[in-house]
Amino acid sequence: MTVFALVDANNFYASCEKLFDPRLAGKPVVVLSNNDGCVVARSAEAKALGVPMGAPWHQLRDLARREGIAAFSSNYPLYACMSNRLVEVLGQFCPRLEVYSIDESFLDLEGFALQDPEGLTGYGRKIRRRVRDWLGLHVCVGIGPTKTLAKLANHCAKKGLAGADGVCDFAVMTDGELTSLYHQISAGEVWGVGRKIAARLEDMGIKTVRELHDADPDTIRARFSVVLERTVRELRGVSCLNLEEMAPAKQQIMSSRSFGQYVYELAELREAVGSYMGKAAEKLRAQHSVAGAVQVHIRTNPFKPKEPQYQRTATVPLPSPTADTRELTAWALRLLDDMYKPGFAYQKAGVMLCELRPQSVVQGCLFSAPAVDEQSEALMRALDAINAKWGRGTLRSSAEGITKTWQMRRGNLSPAYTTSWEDVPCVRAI
DNA sequence: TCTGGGGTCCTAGGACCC
DNA sequence: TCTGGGGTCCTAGGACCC
Repeated sequence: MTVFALVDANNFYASCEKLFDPRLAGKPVVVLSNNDGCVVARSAEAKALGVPMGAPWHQLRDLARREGIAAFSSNYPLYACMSNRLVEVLGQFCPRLEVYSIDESFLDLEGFALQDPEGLTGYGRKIRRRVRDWLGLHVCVGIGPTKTLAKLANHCAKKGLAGADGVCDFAVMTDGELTSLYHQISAGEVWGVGRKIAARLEDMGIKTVRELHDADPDTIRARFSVVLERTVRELRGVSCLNLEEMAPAKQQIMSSRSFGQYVYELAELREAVGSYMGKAAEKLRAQHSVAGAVQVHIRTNPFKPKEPQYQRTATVPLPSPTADTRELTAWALRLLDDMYKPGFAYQKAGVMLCELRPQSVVQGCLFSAPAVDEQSEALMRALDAINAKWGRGTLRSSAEGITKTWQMRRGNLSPAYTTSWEDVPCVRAI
């Protein structure tokens, strides 16, 4: 019998911001998306004020002033560092662990019931306590026989359903208790059921988790897909989704950003595309892959339908796959030059590396130089090593430019408390 | 003034093959 | 009344997740 736990940090980004600034205790805090665009995380106090997830920040300015909401630009180095610490702590409780997102991990707890006199529920409480004591973060733990049920249990733990206090263990609940619990939760809360599918299910008379649980898997497969069929089976306790301890190599790598201000000139777009490619290529090499195709996209602001609109996406297959920033950048800029049209206010650009494959199994090309270019590989290794030691962008391609007027806005960035010596918090006796 | 970024998987439909 | 059957590959689009 499989047993999974899902451990999920509460209000993760907002909690990270609060951790290192005691003045924020008890205050509403929100974290904004790139470019300070919209709200991506809210503290409990901000949620209580009714700040919706995903709301454009400029629409909330008045409320924020009135209520004293503190807003932060996304500080990913800080969140990533805290995330790594969280995973480290969780790893002490369970070696079989899947890092599902920056603030969520699945644990395979099969065979762990004897680790605590109170069984897995007690083990879950122990996990919560240690994360709180060691990191200052609050997590909820959901336990169930499948990943989908562990996710659902985690939802119950967060909402305090079924008397849960941060830990919700479906395994210790009776069928009757589960049935009445499932009756209270709408189907849209289930992992894998988004807005569209929830609406279609409702048309079929399926509104609650209970009703989805009771639905006929074959009918669900016929009307939706094999994915939703698996969800139904998982709700019934049949484990269809395995723990993925090793993250599989990415099949595509994207890097794109909205600009801090509109961009009109080709020269500036070239800098942006060059920079994004620098970042994407670095990620590509980090997973020891090469790319077989390059895609570039540019667009104006779709939220301004009255302004002239233009958007293009173009892809080029490469003669031979590569991970060399110079080569990838050259192809990307060629695409950009072809699709650029003057006279538009560009708002966003991006690059995507596709047809990724392991560096070790590259197919040579009959007509060009050998696929493995040792000079290029050595150069890229040196580039990555220098940037790893001295910081990203220390050594970069000249295509990235110097001034970067198009860079995103980050008006209220908190210090890199845990990743930069200059920003380490100081405690002073008064 | 102002609206994120980065992924995955599945399906449908068309082209083409024997 | 009755228009073959079975496959692959590719692309676009849609849905989901955090």
